[in-house]
Amino acid sequence: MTIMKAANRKKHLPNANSKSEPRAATTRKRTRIQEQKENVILEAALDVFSTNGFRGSTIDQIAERAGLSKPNLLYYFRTKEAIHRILLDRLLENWLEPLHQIDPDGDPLSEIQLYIRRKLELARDYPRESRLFANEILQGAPRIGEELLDLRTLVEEKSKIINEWIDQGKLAPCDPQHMFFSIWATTQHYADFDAQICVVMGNKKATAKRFDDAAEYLTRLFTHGLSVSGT
Amino acid sequence: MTIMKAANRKKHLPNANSKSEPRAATTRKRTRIQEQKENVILEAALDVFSTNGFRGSTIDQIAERAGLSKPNLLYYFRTKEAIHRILLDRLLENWLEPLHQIDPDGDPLSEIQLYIRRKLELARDYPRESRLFANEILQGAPRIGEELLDLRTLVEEKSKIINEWIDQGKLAPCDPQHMFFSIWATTQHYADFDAQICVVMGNKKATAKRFDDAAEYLTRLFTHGLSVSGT
DNA sequence: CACAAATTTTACCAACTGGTCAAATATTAC
DNA sequence: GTAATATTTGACCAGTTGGTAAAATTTGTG
Repeated sequence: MTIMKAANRKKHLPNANSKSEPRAATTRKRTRIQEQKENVILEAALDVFSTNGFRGSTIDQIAERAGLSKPNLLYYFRTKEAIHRILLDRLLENWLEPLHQIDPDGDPLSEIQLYIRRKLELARDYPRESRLFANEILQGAPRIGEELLDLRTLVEEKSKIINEWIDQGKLAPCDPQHMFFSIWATTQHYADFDAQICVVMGNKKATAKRFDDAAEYLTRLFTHGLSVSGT
Repeated sequence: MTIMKAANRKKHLPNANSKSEPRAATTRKRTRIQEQKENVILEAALDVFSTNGFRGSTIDQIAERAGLSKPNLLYYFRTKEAIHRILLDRLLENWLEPLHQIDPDGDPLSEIQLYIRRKLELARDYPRESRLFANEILQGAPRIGEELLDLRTLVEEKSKIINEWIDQGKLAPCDPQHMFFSIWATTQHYADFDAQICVVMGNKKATAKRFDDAAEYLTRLFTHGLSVSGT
């Protein structure tokens, strides 16, 4: 199933009905079948979109993987873009979650270590979502652009906390934005560049072990890299 | 023009003639026009491929940007894949260059700092190449797979150096592979996730300044993160 | 200039793609 | 069971896409 653990922080777009809603949802009540098939489709679409990108994916591919005919799929989602959009929306929510969880009252280094671990877990457990996101950003965020503004305000908010920690001498002075960039980059790299990593590591190590090693290495890197002791 | 500074380290594939060579190259001598137009096409293709991915790009788009008709473009390159392949080959060479330059006899931390700076410069000066590569890897490296093995042997070679430095107590103990991953991730991130970075940073800072800040932050992070002092 | 070779254009095609429509079938509520 | 509703299917379509063929044009060479 798709990741939907955290409570919705944001109401869905008000105009969602007109464009993103499946044709099937013209009635008030949602059928069991409806709910079920929609999930199957979104699952299949995540598979296909994450490995082929938006334009590289075809409705037929998604339909086939979902075990449906193309017109049948289009009965549940009006367009290819509608499916993509929903996936991006869901993913973004969960992607932001670890950032929300950074606690202003916690111990600075511990909070950052925890943040890294959480991001790494997302990359390990939801690599398709990570790649879907990477694909979208790589191509200039043509379909997610607006929603990304949430990220901006959130980063601003959390950057203030980091800066306070720095002012209190609890963290080495650094630009919080670049700190976040480096954490995102290093953690998501394990999902997004998996193909490269497999080549370099000879594909011999199990994924779990690889992520444990990564966690250890990154924890060390950021702990020593950001602690005041070395200033 | 495309980046072609370093001498060819590897001879091109022997079977390159049959598939990648332009139809125009049936004769021994290359015309001035041929050379010229091929470059124009590759330039245009880099633009298009790097922003739309392989499948998301059309020959028409490339032809239009190159100021040629589609059949005319196909006179120089037999297929869309041939163009893509050549771009990937060229890019990989230059991408590996900084890794080659790591000097076993240099000062460990300085060498790593230098490596980071070089990678960051590539990301700044050749973002399209970085995105082209990212696109390819993201989608499972379907068209570059084999060539990536060069990377593997090179990383193995340089990992030995890193391990020696660690054994000599000149560097904090860490897994060299993960170290390389983190350097690739953090530097290339600035090219690949530019769209996201622009949103978060409000697009206000000039690119040059952004990269200077990144260099400063990353140098600090890795210097303190990898120096023995903090073990 | 004249001839051959290289380049460019015009017209074209078969496969694919996103999406529609109406008819057929299955499900649900009464 | 039956009518209303929801789901599924098959046939279809217009636009796009990668690529071809041959004629027309340009360019280089003697």
